[in-house]
Amino acid sequence: MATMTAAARRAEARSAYDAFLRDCPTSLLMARIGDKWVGLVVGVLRDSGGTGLRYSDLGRAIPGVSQKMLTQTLRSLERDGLVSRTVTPSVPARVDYALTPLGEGLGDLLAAVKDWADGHFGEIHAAREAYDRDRAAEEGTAVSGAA
Amino acid sequence: MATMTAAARRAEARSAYDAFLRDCPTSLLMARIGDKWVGLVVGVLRDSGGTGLRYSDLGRAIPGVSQKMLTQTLRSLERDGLVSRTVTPSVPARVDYALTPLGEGLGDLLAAVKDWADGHFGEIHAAREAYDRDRAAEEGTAVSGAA
DNA sequence: CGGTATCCTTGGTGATACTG
DNA sequence: CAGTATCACCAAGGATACCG
Repeated sequence: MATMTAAARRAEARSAYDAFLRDCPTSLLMARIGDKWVGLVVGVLRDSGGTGLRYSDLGRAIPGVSQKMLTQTLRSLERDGLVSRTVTPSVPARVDYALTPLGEGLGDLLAAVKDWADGHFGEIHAAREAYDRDRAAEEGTAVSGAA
Repeated sequence: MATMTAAARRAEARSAYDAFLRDCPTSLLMARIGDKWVGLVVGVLRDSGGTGLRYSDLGRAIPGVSQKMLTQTLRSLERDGLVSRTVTPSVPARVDYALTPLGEGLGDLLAAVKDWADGHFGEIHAAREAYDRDRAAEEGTAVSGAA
C-alpha cells in the first residue's frame, strides 16, 4: 500500500479537484463557451432577432452540424434556461427556438469575446509566426551544428 | 453518383465550414477559453502578480493537472504570446512563467466571464432544476398513464 | 527541476437508420 | 419536420517511464 501512496494521493487530488471544477460556475460557463456549436447557435439565434428560428433553419444556418449535435446543443442550452423551445402542434409539427433574456446575456458576453478576438488576433497571429520562426531557426541551428 | 450527392454535398459543406472555423479568430479564442486548463493557468498566473511562477509552482497550484497537460497548455499559451517563459540556467534549472500584456488582456476577459458566471449561476441552476423536474414529471405522467 | 516520449483508455463526434 | 437510437471512429487526456 505504501508504494502506491504517491499515485493514490495524486488520484485523490484529481478527484477532489474535478469535483470542485464541476461545482465551479466559471468552469461550467467556460466549458459551455468553448463548446464547438454553442457559440454558433447563440450567434445565429442572436442575429435572427427575438423572433426565434425553427430547428431546420438552425441546421441550415450552421452547415456542417449534425442533427445529433444540434439537438444535443439545443437541449443543453434549453436546460440551462438559455434558449426557449416552443412547439406548435400543427402538421407537420413546428418547433421554434429563441434566446431567453438569460441567453441574450450570454450572447452579449460572447460578443465581448468576439470583440477581443477581432481586436487582438493580429497580435496573436504575429506571436505565433515569431514563435514558429524561432523554433525552426533553433532546429536549423542544431542541424547545421550536427552537420 | 447522383445517389451520393446529398451526402457528398454535406461532407463538402462540413469541410468548407471547418476551414472557415479554423480561420475564425472568435472560434479560436473560444476554443482556448473552453480549454480545461487554460482558464486555471491564466487565473493562477494572474493571482500571482506580475512576478511569474515556476513550473512546479504552477503544478502545485493546480492539483490534478498532469505534467503533459501543464506543459502543453503553457506551450500553446507561449506560442500565442499570452505567457512568457523565462529560463534561468542555474543548477537545477529554473523556469518562470508570467502573463504578457496580451495575456493580461485575456485574463481581464476571463474575469468578465467569471463575473457573469457568478452573477447568473443561480438562474442557470434554477433553470436546470426546473427542467429536470418537468422532465421527471413527464415521465411520471407517462408511467401513471400506462399503469 | 523541468521537461519529453510512449502507450492506453475514454468519451465526444459524426454517419446512418428509424420513428411519431 | 423534428427528432431518437445505435454504431464506429478518432483524438484528447492521463499514466508511466525516461532524459538533460
